[in-house]
Amino acid sequence: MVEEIKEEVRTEPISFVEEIVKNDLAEGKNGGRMQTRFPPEPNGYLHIGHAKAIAIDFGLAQKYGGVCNLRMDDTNPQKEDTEYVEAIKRDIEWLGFKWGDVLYASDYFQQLWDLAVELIKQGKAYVDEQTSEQIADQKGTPTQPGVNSPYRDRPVEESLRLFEEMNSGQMEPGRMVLRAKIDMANPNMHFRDPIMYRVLNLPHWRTGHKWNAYPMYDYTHGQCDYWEGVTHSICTLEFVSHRPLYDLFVDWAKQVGGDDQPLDDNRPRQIEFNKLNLTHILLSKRNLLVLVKEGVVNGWDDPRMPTICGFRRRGYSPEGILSFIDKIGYTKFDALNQMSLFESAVRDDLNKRAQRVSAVVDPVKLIITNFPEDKVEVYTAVNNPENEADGTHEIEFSRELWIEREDFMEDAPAKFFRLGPGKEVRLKNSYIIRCPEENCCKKDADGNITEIYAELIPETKTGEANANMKIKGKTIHWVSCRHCIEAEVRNYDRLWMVENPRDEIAKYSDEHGGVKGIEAMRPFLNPDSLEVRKAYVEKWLTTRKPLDYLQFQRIGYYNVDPDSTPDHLIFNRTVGLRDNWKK
RNA sequence: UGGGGUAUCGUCAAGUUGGUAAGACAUGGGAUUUUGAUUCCCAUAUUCGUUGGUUCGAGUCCAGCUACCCCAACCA
Repeated sequence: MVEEIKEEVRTEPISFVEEIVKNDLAEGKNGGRMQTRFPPEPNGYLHIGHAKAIAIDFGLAQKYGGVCNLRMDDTNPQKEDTEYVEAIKRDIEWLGFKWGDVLYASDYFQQLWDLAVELIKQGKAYVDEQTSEQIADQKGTPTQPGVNSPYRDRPVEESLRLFEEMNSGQMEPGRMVLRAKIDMANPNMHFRDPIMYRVLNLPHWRTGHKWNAYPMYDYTHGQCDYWEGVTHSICTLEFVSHRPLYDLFVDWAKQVGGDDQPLDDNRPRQIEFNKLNLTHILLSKRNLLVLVKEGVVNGWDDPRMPTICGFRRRGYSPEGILSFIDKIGYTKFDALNQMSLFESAVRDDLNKRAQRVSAVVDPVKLIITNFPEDKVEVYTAVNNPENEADGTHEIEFSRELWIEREDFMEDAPAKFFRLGPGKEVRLKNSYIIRCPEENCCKKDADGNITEIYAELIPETKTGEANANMKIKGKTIHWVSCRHCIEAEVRNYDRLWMVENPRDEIAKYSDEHGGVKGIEAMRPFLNPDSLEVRKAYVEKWLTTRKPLDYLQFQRIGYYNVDPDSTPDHLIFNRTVGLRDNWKK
């Protein structure tokens, strides 16, 4: 009987965003060109949410032969600083992406200004002198139409003069704004005469004192995309309602530029996807700042922070992070992804690249009673069974060893396959050993075990006569007391005890008279998110470099902290190993 | 008393001319294992927010309803 072999060619599903790009290309839009941009505002550090945007902005450009530029969205000098630009670049590079050019929204300030002047001349924009409060009042509400500003129909010449004045440096901030004349009754709030320019009177870190009036995001983004040749302007869902305005401003820019056919071609197309959400983490920049300022964490790159630099220091690999992002996909569904999926993606990648070592995190002494006191044996340990090319290193064995306290139990449950009276285990890379039935350990006055005794069974090492001896016990790890070194181990746990800290904090704030900041956060913070402990590790670890990926066998994935030195080793727990031995 | 967006397993997510519910994580069971890791098997939605309708046949079409998210910053 020959089974009919059905060769099902299942193509990898692609996201709706990619679908759009693919179709546009197939239809020959934009002359068959494809271009994206990643547009961070340089006012803080990138976080895992940005990584999702980076992955699609750069990823799609790469896949479809386009270019992705890095464009700093620097239209608000109040909040931005050059120090963030370098950090942003470093993070993108670390994730493994390359940009075409580094561009700045501020590069377009003159063009934006000229366009605004032209729009005023065409009666499409006017200078409003109302206060911020007045403008807010007459804007209406989502259910009530707004009313026109008394300045809406002022003479063009007047607006032109005032617009110049706004930029003179002589006008106090907030005094006037330039508004687009659209429709104060439009159900889309963004169409109710949006503000195009405001007076800030602040020097800009790139343009210095040249400008005093600065363009708003909505008046900037689309035109920059258009002038730059961006074909697909990918962003997150909260910008959906901005899209009609984005399109309108691009139309106007096209017309003023002489292309008065607002065609569905040769123009950027905004596409919105769902932003990343993960259980037990918080991504709002404002709240992250509170954590740093209040000293809840030790800076932006604290391994508990969801920033890219925090993740890097934590030991998550770029490949693991990107694999996770690929798994959750890009949709329009407001998803809350489970941390377990992220951890599984990270473990999967780390399993391939982490160097296996022995580290005893909660040590208790084990004495091999039938091994001579002055004798030392040296074994070869495989660095990574998943990748032979990673080679081997040497480890020393002697009479006194450190093993994990939890690997010994006097009164153990039936399924405990480790050390105890009369029990046998394999010492990783070494002998099978056996504890005596009687007097297998020594205790102090409080009943704490201070020493465990066992004897090795001869000829049980790899390749020796009894190597294949069947025992009930598992294999445990160890380090030689005389040869190991002390290290600092930082075990990180989730910062937040609740699945959705953002919602919980908001709820708590509402229920407690609107308390803000750290007070609203504290009830949900995990007091044990960092456990620092002393551990005994094998000597080979002094040869490892900062950020190297490690696996403490049977414990978890760790990496070398940037502050680690051979004299003072510091390891961060990235994520524990999966543990199916639940109590 | 507005506009826009979204609803498929515990969590994500495929499902593109309507043809009889992919996959991943999680979970449970088993095999292999000098990491109770890895790897490998097996199980896991008579059902697609809800109610009706069209149809021989609907997650896919139509109508109503419900829930959640975004928009009233001179932030991006």
